[in-house]
Amino acid sequence: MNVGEVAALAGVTVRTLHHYDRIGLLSPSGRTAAGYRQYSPADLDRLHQVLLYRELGFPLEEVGTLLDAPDADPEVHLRRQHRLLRDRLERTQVMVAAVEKEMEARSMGISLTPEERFEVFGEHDPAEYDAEVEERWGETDAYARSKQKTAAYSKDDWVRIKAEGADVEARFAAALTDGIPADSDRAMDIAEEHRQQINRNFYDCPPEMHAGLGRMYVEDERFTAHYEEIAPGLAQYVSTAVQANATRQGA
Amino acid sequence: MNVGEVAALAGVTVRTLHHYDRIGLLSPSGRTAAGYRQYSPADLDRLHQVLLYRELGFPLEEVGTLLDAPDADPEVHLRRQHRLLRDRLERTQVMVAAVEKEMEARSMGISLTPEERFEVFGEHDPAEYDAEVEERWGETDAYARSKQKTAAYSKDDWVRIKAEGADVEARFAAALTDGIPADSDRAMDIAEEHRQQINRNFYDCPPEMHAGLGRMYVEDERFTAHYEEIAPGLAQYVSTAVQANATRQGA
DNA sequence: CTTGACCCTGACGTCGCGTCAGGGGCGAGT
DNA sequence: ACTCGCCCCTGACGCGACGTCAGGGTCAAG
Repeated sequence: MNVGEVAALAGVTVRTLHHYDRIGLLSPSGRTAAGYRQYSPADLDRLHQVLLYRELGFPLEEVGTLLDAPDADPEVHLRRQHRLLRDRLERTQVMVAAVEKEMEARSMGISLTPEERFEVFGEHDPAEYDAEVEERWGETDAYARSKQKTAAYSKDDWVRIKAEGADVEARFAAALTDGIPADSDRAMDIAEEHRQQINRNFYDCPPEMHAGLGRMYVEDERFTAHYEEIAPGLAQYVSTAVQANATRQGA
Repeated sequence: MNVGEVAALAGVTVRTLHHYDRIGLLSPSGRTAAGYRQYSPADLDRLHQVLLYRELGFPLEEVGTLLDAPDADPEVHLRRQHRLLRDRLERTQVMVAAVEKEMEARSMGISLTPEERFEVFGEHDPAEYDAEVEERWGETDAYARSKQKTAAYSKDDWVRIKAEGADVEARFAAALTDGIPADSDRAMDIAEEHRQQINRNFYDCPPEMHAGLGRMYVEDERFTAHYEEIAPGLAQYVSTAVQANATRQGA
């Protein structure tokens, strides 16, 4: 792909890609004889990461060091991005609440103090993330290290994990063919095991997030196909069970 | 207040305030004999608005024109900010979902297409707001005009609105002293009327937002005081009724 | 009457591009 | 073979929103 196509796909300008090339943040993996930039799928992957970090407010130079860090596999980035996005979500919710509070205050004739109104603008530098992350994750580094093993999974580990996953899926399929309702205790128990498996082997997955995944299983054909391949109706079944379990777990 | 204090309060640097002064976005209303900038409470108000719009991604020049528009009273800004913040909330939720989707895809060995991954980065320019707002509000301008009357409320209007508010509050108080439960139909009906009143007279208030206000009535002493002045226990009572009604309305 | 914390006004630097300017490459039609 | 229109290239300057000195005045405390 040449610049124009990539730019259109990613929703950025050609100039931006030129810029990223010149500062060494994202250099296309090839050039044509005429000097045209040629972007590979791997380049697109990297661009995607760049844009995510940029959206999160990181300066481009820091994005580069993050992406070029040798110990940072894609999963590390995904987890970090997930955490930062959730932080942002929280911050935005606080701001929404603040604005609603002020609207209501105005209509009731109450006026707020300056301190109150400015406290929304607390700290939210992405730069502070460095220190923050090392404090937060430094404390729970047992957890961090257990998670970082993901990158170091051996072939045996992967075999075991795949087997675990297949086992849960088989039990879902069995429950389905047995005619057990998807919101029954038995189905929800399997769903909970599914969640724990993700927790152990991949990433932190609270019930709420698990419910989101459940919805995705029927909304996205890719995941639907994965389950329908095992048994027809399984995608919907797993989806329902997972969401029911999330509700049961108090999400 | 002089620059340093304002900067500390608002969480910006002194240089930023200097900058806003020089470009005419926020000039302090006074100077001391020695030339020190003196900020009034009104200046702080304006700074607050500036920072909100800035946070939302508006270029400073546009912030200036927005704030200096003669037909734009504070309520207009609040409504606009509320809308923009909700948009942002939605966008962030979409991005969170996208990252979760990718984490799950990776752990299941599914890979996503580039198109899929980039579609998150759709349009989100604050610049497009201009055109957008005139289209959206142009269509429903009956609604817009009915809302803009807020700024043009006459003294009689205000008297009527205050009376309506007092009426609802009195009926809440009566229900409370009658020993009617706050989550009963009668209390919820009054709550719904409260919501409709806000809708008619002030701003668009869907059930979900109304529930948020309900929580605030007990969390914020300012609002608590307003209700407790009428009858002891009324803040908690209204809060519960409003939230119960929101659930009933399907929030 | 000095010290240290705060204030002032230039003025230049930085980051992430936008925006020309000047020139070459390439497939379609004539 | 030529040209038209669209895409690509490389400088190079501009801009918005400040950061960061430099050089100097102010003000309350000791």
